[in-house]
Amino acid sequence: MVRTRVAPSPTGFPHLGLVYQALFDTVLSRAHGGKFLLRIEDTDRTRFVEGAENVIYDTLAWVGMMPDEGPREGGPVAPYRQSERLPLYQKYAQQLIDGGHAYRCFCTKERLETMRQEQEKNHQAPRYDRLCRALSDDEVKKNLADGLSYTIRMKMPDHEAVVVHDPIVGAVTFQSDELDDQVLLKSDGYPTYHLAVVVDDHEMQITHAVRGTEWLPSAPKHVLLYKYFGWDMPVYAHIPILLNSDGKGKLSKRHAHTSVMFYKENGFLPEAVVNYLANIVWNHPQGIEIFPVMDFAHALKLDPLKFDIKSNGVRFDLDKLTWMNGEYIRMLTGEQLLEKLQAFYVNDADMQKFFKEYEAILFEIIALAQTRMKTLKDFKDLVTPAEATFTEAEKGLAKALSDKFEALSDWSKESILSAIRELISEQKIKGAVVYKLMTGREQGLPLPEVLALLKKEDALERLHSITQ
RNA sequence: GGCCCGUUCGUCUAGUGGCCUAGGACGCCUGGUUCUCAUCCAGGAAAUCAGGGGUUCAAAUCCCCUACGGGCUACCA
Repeated sequence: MVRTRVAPSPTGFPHLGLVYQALFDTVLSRAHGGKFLLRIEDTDRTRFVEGAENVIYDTLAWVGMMPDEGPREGGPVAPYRQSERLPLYQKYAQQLIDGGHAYRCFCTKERLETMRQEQEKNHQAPRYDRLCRALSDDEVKKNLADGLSYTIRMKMPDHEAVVVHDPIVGAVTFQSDELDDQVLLKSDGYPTYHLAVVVDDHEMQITHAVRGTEWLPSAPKHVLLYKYFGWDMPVYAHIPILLNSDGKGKLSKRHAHTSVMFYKENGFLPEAVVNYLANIVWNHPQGIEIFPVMDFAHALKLDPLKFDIKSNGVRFDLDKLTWMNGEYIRMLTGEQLLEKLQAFYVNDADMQKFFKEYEAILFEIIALAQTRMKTLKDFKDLVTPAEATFTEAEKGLAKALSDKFEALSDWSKESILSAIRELISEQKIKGAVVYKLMTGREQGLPLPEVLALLKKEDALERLHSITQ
């Protein structure tokens, strides 16, 4: 049974990376009839943001990646918030101490800080000097009796080669001598990521854990912990980091398009966002770029284990995503597009009024707009006139066009088009000018089609408003 | 500084020793269709495959070195 998990921290910011990771998890679990869980990693109380869990759920709901088990859904391995699992981590930390793989450290933050500064000054690798590792049982007992605050640190072995097996980069060997005596349990009783992830992935029977490559350097610590606990280690897949579009650093908050909300608010379709994410790390065997999300399962082979995706960071190219979004919009049926537009503009009073007023011709309008939209947000500009000022010459043209429209015996696409053509050739103007007269914009939905859908009086009224 | 991972058009990439005078996609440019703008169609510019050494009849592809980029190096995840 495949069990995957996404484990965000509730820090209030719905990062695109959450969707990116959940993509792997959901595809993997769905392809193998497994389960996808949400675990809230709220062990850093200084960064905790109230309500952030709701934002995480909103984000997952938007991209259609709701968990099978999680804090809201419940499940057989509850609770799903780490803050509610504290006794578990404490128990296992004690187990490590008893097994000789961890120890209590009574060093103050001040001592650690000055030590680190000293090391940096001497160009040494900053790391704990293992002072408390040498404490005798009696000394530990005395410190505990004195009520000294402590952390529990992992006892790194000497001269041991630790191999991390990753389905993307293969086997990576680390030397244990390079590893710091990592803090596993903080002085506030909360675990650090390293203890929590190992305990929870085991307790929750996770089979495949996907995380960013920024975790690869700490993976050997996790390998050792699994070994010390005597547990089978899940597959840890380290996926390439999303880089800023300038290639400098991880996709960060500084860039507006890091937030999932940016895409939702700017009229992107979640399917396109997800497709784009899959596409930048993987190439479809058929060479296509637009593909259903489940095709991505072909990249994640379990037997033999090999994630056939790229291994180094990718720049996030908003231009290409925008193009892809346009492609997705064009694939929609009229009904689907209308539904999405109405949902997108649900809080826009002007647009709600528009939908109501033109209800009878909405499908025709949408069909005309569909090839002209890259995002749902583009729709409003296409169907809403813009403010414009007109020159005397343009006012004259408005009068001329108005006269031509008046003279038409029938009000059809064909007759309107011929009237516009006549005006263009007689006045030697560009078609864009006619668009400006009618909509205030120099481009837009095809005029003969749109005007034919409306009443002749509406068109004349518009032109008269210009000439006055 | 140390340890990991990586390096093909501006960007995402194809490429697993000969089919590569390096293919595709986005973006950009030109033309066609046309009432505008898009869509669609046709075409174009754009990578001496990071650099240097090997190995080989043959290297973008294998090996080594260098450079560069990214990640990590917290009682943050």
